[in-house]
Amino acid sequence: MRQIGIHLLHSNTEYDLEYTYLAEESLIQSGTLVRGSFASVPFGMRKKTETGVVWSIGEEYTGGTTYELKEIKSVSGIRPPLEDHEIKLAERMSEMYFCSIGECVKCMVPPEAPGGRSVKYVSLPDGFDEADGQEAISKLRNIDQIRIIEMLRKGPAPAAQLARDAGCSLSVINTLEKKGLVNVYKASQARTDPERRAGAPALPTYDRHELNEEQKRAYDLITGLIHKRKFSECLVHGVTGSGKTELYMQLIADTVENGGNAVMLVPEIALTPQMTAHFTHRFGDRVAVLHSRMNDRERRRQWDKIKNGDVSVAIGARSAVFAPFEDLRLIILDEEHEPSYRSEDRPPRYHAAEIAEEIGKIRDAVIVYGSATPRVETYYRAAKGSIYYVPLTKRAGRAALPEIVTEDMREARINGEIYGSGIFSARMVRELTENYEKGRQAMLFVHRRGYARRMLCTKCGAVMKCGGCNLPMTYHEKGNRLICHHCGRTVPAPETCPACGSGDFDKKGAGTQKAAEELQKLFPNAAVLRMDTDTTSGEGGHGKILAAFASGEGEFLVGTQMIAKGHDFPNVTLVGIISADSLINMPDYKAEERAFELLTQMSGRAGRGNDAGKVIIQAYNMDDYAITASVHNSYAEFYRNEIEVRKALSYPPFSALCILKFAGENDKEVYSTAADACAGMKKAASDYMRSGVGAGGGVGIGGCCPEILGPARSEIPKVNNRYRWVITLKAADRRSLTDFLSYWTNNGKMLKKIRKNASLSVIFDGR
DNA sequence: AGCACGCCGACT
DNA sequence: GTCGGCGTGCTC
Repeated sequence: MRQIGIHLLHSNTEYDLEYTYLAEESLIQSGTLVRGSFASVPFGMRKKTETGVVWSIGEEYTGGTTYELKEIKSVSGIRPPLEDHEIKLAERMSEMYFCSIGECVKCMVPPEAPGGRSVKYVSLPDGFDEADGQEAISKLRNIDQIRIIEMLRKGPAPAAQLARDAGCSLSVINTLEKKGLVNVYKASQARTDPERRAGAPALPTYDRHELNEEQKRAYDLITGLIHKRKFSECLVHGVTGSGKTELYMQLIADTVENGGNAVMLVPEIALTPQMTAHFTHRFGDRVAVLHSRMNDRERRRQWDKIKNGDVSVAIGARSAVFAPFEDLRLIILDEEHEPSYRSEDRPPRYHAAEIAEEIGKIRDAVIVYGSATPRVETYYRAAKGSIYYVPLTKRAGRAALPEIVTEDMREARINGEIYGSGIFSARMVRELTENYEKGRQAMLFVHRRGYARRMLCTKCGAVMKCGGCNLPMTYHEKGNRLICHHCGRTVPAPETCPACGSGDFDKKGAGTQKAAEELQKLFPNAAVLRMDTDTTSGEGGHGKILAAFASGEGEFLVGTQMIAKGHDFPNVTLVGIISADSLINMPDYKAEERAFELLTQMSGRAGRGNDAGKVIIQAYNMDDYAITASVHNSYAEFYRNEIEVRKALSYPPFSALCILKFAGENDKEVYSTAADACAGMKKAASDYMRSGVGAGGGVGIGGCCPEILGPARSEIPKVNNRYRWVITLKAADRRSLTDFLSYWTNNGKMLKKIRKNASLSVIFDGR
């Protein structure tokens, strides 16, 4: 018996232990059990069966442990052992995201297909070793039986496959079972497609679009990088309609033709049947599709196709970055700025772009990031020259750029040119009417429902910000106060605007419902569709509304962020943004970035057909750079401004952040848990520096110890009856954050205590 | 998640 | 003295 170290797949940071189990020597000798193998083990007093991954193979067991070690139940058929590069990735992830090995390995394990056919499995009996094997073989007459026993030494296998590979019938296995030389049991294991295994069919021929000069240059550069078989990264910065998709297709085709594998990541929302059809048309049955809306059985099937080498390409959302290809050479992240690339709900709370980068480093693959509005972090790396930069500026189609006009709500107010409760300016109403009378459709963007109230000066457009964080504060009627949801600072609401001295403030924000109502009043005979989280229950909900509107149903669509993405709307010639301020005045350092992205996106919605469209942006913060840059349709202009702000305030990419989110049903309890954690962290910070564990000496940026902000009420303080508080850590880099966190948690003891009173999730931002 | 262990209050 | 409730901690 040998000692082996196992990480359980259900382990979390508090119990990130390598449990010691025992395994038959022969399993190790035969190579069945190696580092990265999966095993079913008894765990807990009920001896429940858990799945774990073998992380280390130790010495011969001679006893002498304080407790009795248990033996593994069997080698798990959940998937073949992890490859070395997968082991490396899991280790790296657990450092980067402050989570357990088990949580990371789980990302690389396909779902067990429930309801999927359970397959007859064959294994050697427990405790069957080398000597037993020799003895059994010497007694057997039948060569097929001997062959089966030999093959089983490599581990359990499905009966059908075993018989096929041995070139005999299933009755041979039945005989062996009767003799008690093998165990037969049922297990769910996806099968491998025999006809696909036989040999990869030739790539279907497809109509390659001619690349233009610019695309050709991009193609040559990136294929050159891929052929070098070295890690590199490239940002493809392409305006809408610049033919990014065609470029991706040809890069993938080149990779596949040279015998490599490629992964194409798309945002959740872009994974439509049209998109996948596009891919299957080009790559035939050499492509695996990994939908988020797939059942486990189908997902398992796709996973097996990749693992077996039946396909060369995978397309999918976030988690497809873990596609188990044998010879991965290219990962593409389309629309790399999309927030759906970040996993939020369960650990590891990773970003697919970071995972892709690590995979690229480990496997010498090329990573391509594509976007019309890349993340500031990505563009910064390109500007520094750390990654390649490929601009695509030429529009392939004839689609004309829409005319973008701004409406200064300060002036409109002064001149009395506002309609009704002040949601629409007179100008907006005029344009809407004109467009409506032409029989065209219009889209109106309103901020999401329940949006926290800002204190906005209607005379100069200034919003009241926190002196410490430079982020907008939330107005609370109770006590007439302003609260910063970043650092927790609270101040009395000012009587007059510190910028212009005026006393006129707007403390409300209009939601979608209000806007839809007023629009209906203006156009009593028109059909006004509304889309927000209220009107769209379930997944099918918003798809249906969007599809209906795209096909010409309804004259107006009022909605939140959701309406900016996805569909083409051929009959939409007017897009109205009710309040660009509500985008900009979010207490988040990424607010400007998101505002610019959204305004750009919305502009792309207007005039897709033959007529050039029009975009009207209403705002008080007229001179805000996200607005002016989107009017000029200039990413560079936006970036120049934004990077200065990031630098001045030490936000990523000039720092790394860690956000600890606390949630629970009892507000007081959640607060005190967060406050205790915060106090503990501050104490740990001073010990940390005194002890010299983190050399460097200072607090915050440049020092070794993170700056600790909070606890502050979360921007949305209560979600399904759970109160939320946050602590924010800021340091020079990610490493300083994770090192400090490990020090603070004191082997998980601190986390155990916290999780008793509140749930805690930890999210990182910045490198 | 689930179970044992241990501390404390209530009841025979 | 003993039973049982529940808070706390562990599962190789």
